[in-house]
Amino acid sequence: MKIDLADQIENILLGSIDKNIKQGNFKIKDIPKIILLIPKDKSHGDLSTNIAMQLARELRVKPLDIANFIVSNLDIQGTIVDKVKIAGPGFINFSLSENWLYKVIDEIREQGENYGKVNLGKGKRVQVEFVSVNPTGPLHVGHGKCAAVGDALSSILKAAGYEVEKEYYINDQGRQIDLLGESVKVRYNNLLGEKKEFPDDGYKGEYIVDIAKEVIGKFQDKYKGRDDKESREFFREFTLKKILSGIKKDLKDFGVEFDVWFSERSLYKQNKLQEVIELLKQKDFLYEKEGALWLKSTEFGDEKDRVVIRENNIPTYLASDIVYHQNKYQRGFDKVIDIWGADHHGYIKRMKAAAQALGYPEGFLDVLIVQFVTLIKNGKEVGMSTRGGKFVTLRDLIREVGKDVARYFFLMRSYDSHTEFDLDVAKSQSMENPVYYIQYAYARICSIIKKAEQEGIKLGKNKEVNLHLLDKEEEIELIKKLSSLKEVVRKSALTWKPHLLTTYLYDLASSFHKYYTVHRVITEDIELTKARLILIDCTRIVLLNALNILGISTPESM
RNA sequence: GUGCCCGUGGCUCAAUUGGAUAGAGCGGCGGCCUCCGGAGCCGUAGAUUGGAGGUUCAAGUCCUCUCGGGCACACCA
Repeated sequence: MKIDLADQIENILLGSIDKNIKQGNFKIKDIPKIILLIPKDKSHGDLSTNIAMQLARELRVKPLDIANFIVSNLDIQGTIVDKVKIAGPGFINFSLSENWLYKVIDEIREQGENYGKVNLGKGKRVQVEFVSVNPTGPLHVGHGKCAAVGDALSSILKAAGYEVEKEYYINDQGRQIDLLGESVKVRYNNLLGEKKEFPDDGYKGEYIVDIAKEVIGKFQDKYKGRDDKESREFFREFTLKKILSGIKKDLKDFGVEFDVWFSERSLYKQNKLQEVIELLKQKDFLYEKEGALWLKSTEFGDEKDRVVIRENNIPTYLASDIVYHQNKYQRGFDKVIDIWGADHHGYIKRMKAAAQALGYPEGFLDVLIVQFVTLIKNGKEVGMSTRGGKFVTLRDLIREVGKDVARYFFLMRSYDSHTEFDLDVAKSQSMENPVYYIQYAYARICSIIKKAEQEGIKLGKNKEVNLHLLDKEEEIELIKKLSSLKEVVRKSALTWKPHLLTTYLYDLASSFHKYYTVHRVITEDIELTKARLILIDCTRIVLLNALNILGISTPESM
């Protein structure tokens, strides 16, 4: 049976409303979209709708009366619906016959690793661009959060039927990059005993000295005392390459792989800037003032117009970004999502203004802002910006708590809340740590299945066992939870909220642990044992699929 | 000063985009291991959702004001 439960109930409801219209009970033109939700309270049934309240306004009839009309014309013969009740101010609650639960089990075992996928995206192409840190230093913890969110969101969208491309934009040119090379060059010379003044706004980090040392190791004093074009270029390129490869490695070790590493330089090589400027000029969104070229971003809600080409003829960062987004647009994505750190939020308006000026469809570009992370150690905040702070870099964090924990902790709260990352909890291999709690459930299942096999009971096929033996309260509870994975994926893809999955996982693990404590899987009763093995195998599959989406590993023993 | 984000038990966070009695974890208190992994489970106490108005059948959620916290306000990237 492929028909979705929700669809089926929606049809039943529509049928009833139709009848009521024909009977003259409801005088309406359009039927509002029927919203079905899973009630928090079990006594309110399995699914619930507020359609009676929705109709109340237009009909000017009490919601309860409307609900009565609807229910009296409801035809539930031969459907999955077992009982219908009206409750509260006019909710219509549906209780389902238990057969659907066993169908869920069939579905999970049939679909295996594909269970949980939904076809929301219908193959639409989405690009997610995230991290995109200037290659001027190593990634820190905040970037890690962006990376985790971007990567998880991408996987969620994939699971929801979108075609997703993950991209990292490399700002590999401009003043900052020149400055970066200059910083290394000065350190290099200093190390070799040359007196050179360090630039005021240069990069002061220890890693700059390390890179300078590396240059000495490879090239000795070849560039000592030099300040010609060739040496400047050398230091710039050497440093850029070095830092970029470090970033790539950090991300890889964090489990994040990009489909495209997009270089800002490549845009200029193709002279794309001129093209876009021309286009904007034609549309009359550019003007000259005080020797600079300005974008009329105020026409699209920005607070002020923005400079695109500076007085000195050098394009601004915004110019690059406009060209870059034009490039994204030309690549044919249906949708582009940029994930930025909170410190860039002031940039959204001008970027969106530019998108509008270029005439992109409404909603083509969306920017998602990830709030900062506060690290907590021994109950105190760890300074992030100060150099004394201990776990500043992403690499250090991964080393300290591991990839899985780091990812989960970044994802377990809504990305737009300024969350705390408690290192002590993250490090603890105990019940306090939600990651272990979840992985433990998975490992426990694997262990039970293994144990059963050792005792000669193999995990069978659904057909060979009587699933109706799974009738305990905790079993029903568990199956219902398994059934909601698809809804969770759908919802998190719709709202772009990866944390729905982390909370779901915790919840599911909890249901399993509870079940495990109350009932034994392996018993003298072979039939029952087989049924329960199938149930826990389904739980295993759902845990696996959800953890895979989040990029968290699933150890079979811990 | 202006704009954006956030204020939910002692602490960290949820709440199916406006739904029914606001839920979890940690911490507190009290229980559960002859048994498949106790890295587990159960019970209990704790909330005027920062505050004040408003919108409606219904507000933690939407609107206005207000108070606290964060961030951003460049011809920097």
